[in-house]
Amino acid sequence: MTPYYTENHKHYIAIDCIIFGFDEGELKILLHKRKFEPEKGKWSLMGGFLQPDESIDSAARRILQGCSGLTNLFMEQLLIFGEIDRDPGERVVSVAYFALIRIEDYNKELNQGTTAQWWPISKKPGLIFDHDKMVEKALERLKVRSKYRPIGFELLPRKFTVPQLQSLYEAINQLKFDKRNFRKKILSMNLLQKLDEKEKKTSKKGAFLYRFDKRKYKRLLEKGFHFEL
Amino acid sequence: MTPYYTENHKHYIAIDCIIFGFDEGELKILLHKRKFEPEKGKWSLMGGFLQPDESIDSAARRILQGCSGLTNLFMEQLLIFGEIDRDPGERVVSVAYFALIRIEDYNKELNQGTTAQWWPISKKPGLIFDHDKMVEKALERLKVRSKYRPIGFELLPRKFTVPQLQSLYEAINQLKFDKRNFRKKILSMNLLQKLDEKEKKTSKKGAFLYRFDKRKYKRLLEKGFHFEL
DNA sequence: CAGCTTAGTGTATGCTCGACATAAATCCGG
DNA sequence: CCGGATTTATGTCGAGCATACACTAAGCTG
Repeated sequence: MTPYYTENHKHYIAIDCIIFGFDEGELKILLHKRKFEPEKGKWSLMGGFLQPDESIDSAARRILQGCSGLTNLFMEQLLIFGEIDRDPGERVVSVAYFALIRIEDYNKELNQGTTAQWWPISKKPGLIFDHDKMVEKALERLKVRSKYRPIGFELLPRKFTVPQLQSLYEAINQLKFDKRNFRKKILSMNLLQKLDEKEKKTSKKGAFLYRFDKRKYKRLLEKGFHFEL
Repeated sequence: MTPYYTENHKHYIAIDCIIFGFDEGELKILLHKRKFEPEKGKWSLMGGFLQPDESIDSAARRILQGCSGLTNLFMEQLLIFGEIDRDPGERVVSVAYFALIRIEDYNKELNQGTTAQWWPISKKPGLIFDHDKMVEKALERLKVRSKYRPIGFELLPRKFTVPQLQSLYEAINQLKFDKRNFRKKILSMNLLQKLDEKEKKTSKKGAFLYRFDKRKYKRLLEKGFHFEL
């Protein structure tokens, strides 16, 4: 309890999570209706307050686990939002995190009782406070990260087809890519294991399933390999 | 004063700035000796506490102006460091900013009376708390940013030579580049105005001075131009 | 069995990146 | 005054990479 510190003010610190999923060819985010004033009942990111007995990263993990039932998600600090009046109720500074979920895993955890809901990015409602700005920043970050790091796989089922992967990248970048070039590029990295099974839901012909080889990626990383798509 | 908020705890929020400069062919950072306990007298980043009447960005600007005398510096939020015990005195969460200064401007502001000192990155002393980690993250960010955005110019005098610019990029990346290729690349963007003056301090022959054309860059940006070096 | 839908494949071209050597200007010292 | 040293400045060639592009295969449906 050093005197110097006590001359200063303390602040509420919130954590807000932008949680992305991918389903039916669309990029989605998880939102819920705020449970208390101000702005009670309006759509909001999943969030909570920093507690004294946890680091900021642990707080984010706690919140993510609370709303998804899942642990070990991909998660990354985005930015801290610190405008004085961003929360009309009180001065609250908020640390935004962005996280990626496999929607299939989320469904398995039976989070149906919660008020949380997946919204396609393109149709999401307006959010409280500065949460829309947070989502915008998270989308930018997702674009950059997915280009230079193999994080797209965190959004797909563990077994996925090349066309599925391509459609994910198209959703993230809001662009269409050439089939042949996309395939060539991703397969040339030798990071996908081709399986013997086929996915037959979306096509009569069926597409081969692949799995992302995390171990191989880590080995290559150490040798100076640089993912880029 | 909403009841919900008051169930939660408040925290001290500090701002710490990693301030880069470039001089004598070396990348440098501005450090000072901490003025109070704990760790009084040890080397530390320039920092301060968030006040109730300022946003986080304003706090960073206030601190930067306080220690450099300069306003309008390039500045960007880096990350928030929130481990529980990062500050042994009290729980303090710290928002790290990285900033770029033209050392010539700094010197003009006569900051000689302060305890602040420029340290070449390669020779800097060990810092308090997690400040070394902050510097490391800032260096990574500087590398990425300088590659994809024209921020190197914030570290050089307004008029600079191509060899000076190259030496800056070499210092940031700890690599040597080919003279001809470097020149070709940077000049091909048409963002440098060649002046009629020559810089004669470092060479007998003298090198032409250039100026970065900020207006042109902004115009190009709007047309979808993408800086890359 | 005809038609539809999606998966899967190869090549040719242009362009960018990287490697590389020599001449010009000026200063200094002998 | 001349030779040597230092730093600036400049162009070309080849290789590898990214891009554009069209047809066949498989299997379901009516």
